[in-house]
Amino acid sequence: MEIRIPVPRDFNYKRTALSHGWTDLPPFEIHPETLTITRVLDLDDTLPVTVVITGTKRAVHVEVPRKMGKRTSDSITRDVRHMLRLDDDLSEFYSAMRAHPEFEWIPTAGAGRLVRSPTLFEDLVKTICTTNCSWSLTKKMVQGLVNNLGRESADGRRTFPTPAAMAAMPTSFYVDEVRAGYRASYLKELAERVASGALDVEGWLTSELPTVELKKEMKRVKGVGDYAAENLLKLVGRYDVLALDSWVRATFARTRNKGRTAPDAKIARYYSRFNSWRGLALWCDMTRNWIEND
DNA sequence: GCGTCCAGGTCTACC
DNA sequence: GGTAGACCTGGACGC
Repeated sequence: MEIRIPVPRDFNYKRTALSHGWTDLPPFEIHPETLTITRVLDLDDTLPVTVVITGTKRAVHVEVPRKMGKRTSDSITRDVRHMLRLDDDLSEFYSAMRAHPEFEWIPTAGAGRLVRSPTLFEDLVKTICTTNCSWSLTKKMVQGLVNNLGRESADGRRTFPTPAAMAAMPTSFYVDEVRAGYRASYLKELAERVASGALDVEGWLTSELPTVELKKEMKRVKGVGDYAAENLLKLVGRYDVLALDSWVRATFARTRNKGRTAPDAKIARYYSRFNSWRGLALWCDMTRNWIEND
């Protein structure tokens, strides 16, 4: 069966699907040419389901392999809306970008929706797995988690593991199977805290704390430093942070600083004119060339 | 084949 | 509050 989800007028499926590396990490898969996103979704009280997502200017289409009841169908719709940021109101952001000729392309292209996972727990684990390593190692670690601990859907693909599934494994599993190295104890501790209810990471999505305070709370998780916390803040819809990492610094140097390394303060100054939207303006600016002719 | 460097950083000890 | 050094892994690179 197919679920059709209407999208905002400024939505760009291609820009969203390729907004950052997340769709390249399991249990997401993205087809390099058609940009079809395949994703395994965990359903509470039934077998996980593999959905295939495509998009146009008017709607997102979700192909589901079997007939679903209304409750399940609603759950899938909710997850897809969440992942593709369909409920994000970017009108203020686009208005701010139109005031700067070099950034006008952003509202024109409909850029700025950063793909996220169905749960912030998944985003948090994946973010820890991106730190201090190559992208290929990040993929290897995430693949290890999904292959070993994910629930299987009918087509053999697997979900991202739940906190409980991860908490049940010993630290040695994260060292030997996931190849997480020094991150192993961080992942184990995080899963235990979330599974026990001691830490409510999903609550960060709707937290009313000021960004500075929320960032402090995020950094209480072992393995989460400035970059990781600020990356997560973007995924909960807060863009008054930059999330500078080595790739952003190198890209800024190449595209905005004549090839010379720029101090973080200079990068911050450059985007400060965008105030509460500076993090999103930076990310769109750095990734503009990921897509041509959109 | 081997050693070194470093990648989508963070933690701890120390000042 | 700021900083140096350690930390897992694995691919790229130079020799």
